[in-house]
Amino acid sequence: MPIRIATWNINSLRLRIEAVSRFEKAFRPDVFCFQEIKCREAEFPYAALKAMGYDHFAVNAQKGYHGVAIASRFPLHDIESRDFCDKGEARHVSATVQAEAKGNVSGFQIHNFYVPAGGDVADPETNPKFKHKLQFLEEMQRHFSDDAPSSHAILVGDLNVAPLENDVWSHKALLSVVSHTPQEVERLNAVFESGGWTDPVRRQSPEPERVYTWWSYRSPNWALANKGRRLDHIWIRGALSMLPAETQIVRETRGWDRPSDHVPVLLDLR
DNA sequence: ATGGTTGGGGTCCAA
Repeated sequence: MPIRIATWNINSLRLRIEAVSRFEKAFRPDVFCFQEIKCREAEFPYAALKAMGYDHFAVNAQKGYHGVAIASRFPLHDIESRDFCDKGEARHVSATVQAEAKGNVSGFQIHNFYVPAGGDVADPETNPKFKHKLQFLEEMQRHFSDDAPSSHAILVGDLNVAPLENDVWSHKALLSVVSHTPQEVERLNAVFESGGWTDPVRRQSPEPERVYTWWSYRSPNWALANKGRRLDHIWIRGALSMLPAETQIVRETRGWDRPSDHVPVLLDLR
C-alpha cells in the first residue's frame, strides 16, 4: 500500500467538513493538509476528523483568516509553525510524519504552506500585499536552502503561484495578473531550485498539458470556460523523489454543492 | 476595459 498525501485549500474547514468527509470516503488520504481553515484552534473540527480516522494533528490557526492544518493517520512529531514575515499570520505548519508501510517505519518531514495571494496590482511599490507575497517567497527560499537539500521532505500547499505557461488558461493574458507574473514565478522557482525539490505532478503530466487546481468563483460557467490556474502544489525531495509516485488532481470536487474554489491534489508514494 | 463570487465577522476585508 502506498502512502497517500492530500492537500486542499478548503476555504473554511467548518463550512465544508461534510465535503472533507465525502472526499475522505472516496480517496482515503493518510496525511491530509488543509489551507484556509478560517477558524480559531478552539473551533477546529477535531471530532469530525477523528471520526474519519485521523488521530494526529498539527494546527496553526487564527480567527477568521488563513490557517493551516495537518490531519494524519500516522503519528506526527516535531510540530512547528513558523511566522514567515513576522506578521502573526497562520500560513505555515510542519511536522515529521512517522509513516509505516509494509511494517517498515520511516519518517519524513512535511511542510504545509498558504502563501499570501498578493492582492490585485502586481507592483510591490504601490501594493503592500504583493510586496508581502514576494518577501514571503524570499523567506521560504532562505529557509529551505539553509536545510540539507538531500533530506527527504514534502512541501505542499496553496502557493498562490502558477509557475509554468500551461499552469494557466492563457499565459499571455495572465503575464501581468498576480499569480503568474515573472516576479512571482522567478521567486517560486528560486524556492524550488535552491531547495532541491522535484514536482511529481509535472513529472507525470509534463507541459504542454494544461493542469489546473483552482477556478474562480466569479465564473458562473467554470467547467465550460475552464479558465483555471495551478496554484496548489506538492513537491518532494531527497530519497522520496526516487520513489514510484502517482498524483491526481480531483477536479470533480469543484462541481460539488457549495464547493471550495480549489480542488485537492493527491500524491501516492510507494 | 470591466465586473463578476464567496467566506467570516460583524456593517467591510481578503481572496
